[in-house]
Amino acid sequence: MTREHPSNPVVLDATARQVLQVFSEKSTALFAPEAPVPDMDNCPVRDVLARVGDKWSLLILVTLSQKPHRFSALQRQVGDISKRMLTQSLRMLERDGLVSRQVFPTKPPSVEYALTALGEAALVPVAALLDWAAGAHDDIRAARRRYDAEAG
Amino acid sequence: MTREHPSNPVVLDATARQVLQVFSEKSTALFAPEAPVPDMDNCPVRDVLARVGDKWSLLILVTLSQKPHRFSALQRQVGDISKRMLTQSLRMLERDGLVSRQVFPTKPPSVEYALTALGEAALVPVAALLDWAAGAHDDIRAARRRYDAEAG
DNA sequence: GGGGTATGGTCTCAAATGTAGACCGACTGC
DNA sequence: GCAGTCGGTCTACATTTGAGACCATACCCC
Repeated sequence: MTREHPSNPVVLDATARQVLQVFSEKSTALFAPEAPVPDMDNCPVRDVLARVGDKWSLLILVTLSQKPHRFSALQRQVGDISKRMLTQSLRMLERDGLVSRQVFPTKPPSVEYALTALGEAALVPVAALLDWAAGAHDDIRAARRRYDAEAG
Repeated sequence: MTREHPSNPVVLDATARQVLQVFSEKSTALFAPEAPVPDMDNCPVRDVLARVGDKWSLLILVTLSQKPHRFSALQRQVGDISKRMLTQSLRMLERDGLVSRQVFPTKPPSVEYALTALGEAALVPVAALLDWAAGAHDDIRAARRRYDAEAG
């Protein structure tokens, strides 16, 4: 049974491979897979995933990267987020120190949300990710068509 | 009530700011916020978020970055994922061409999952993100303590 | 033949999570 | 007074997730 994987045609350049290599070594530690009681609650990977892995958080962060927004402007901009989730996501982002919340005691009180320094810093790797996403989008859609074609 | 935003003490270096700047310009287009019918289904940002934003997908990708895994090995490694979600996530990753699935007709059939070239490429920005996460983890936890302290 | 192991899943049901939208109090403009 | 804005909260309903039973196959041991 000669088994060959689709055998990576090596798309990555040397730098990329090195990044991955270093990362792979680190990730072993980050996951702590052999710890008797894997410290799930304190694992940075899990932790950031809980934030980034939230459908809305990233979208909010990206929106705020353009300029500070008020609550309802934010909702309009993101588009299909419900007030409930927007409130909830903003609270978590604020709690994590990625977003700041400032209330102006105007007649109908207005609230402005903005990125903190930490939030801006977070956007750097996020930007890289989305940048890759934009580039890989065609490949992904092609893969989907292929997959769907041979197994509808 | 003089409240001031935590007024970004400028943590980002010039390069980072530039990346963000370029990204911010792009993101406007990516979101297509003013399109009459924002093309949600075709938006690369949304699209990648649907995958990356899946709690398990990233964890699986990272695990596979170490070496190919079989189904049950993958489950053991990730830890607290149910078979159901593991199956589901793997199917999507396979469909998107990030992961390959190979069946060996052994006595109890075994199935091996591995990263494709596209999957490896995806890990480069992901690695950067998790790398940042590891570094920022302390700041985030500090922010949380602060937040929880002043509003329990 | 029984009992145990292991394989990669699928299926079902309950619990958790997300969504839509009504509602709120304070205020503005008409 | 009537309607609208603002930043939410609350409730009822829909979708998603998780835990675990179950399956067919085949090995091992006795």
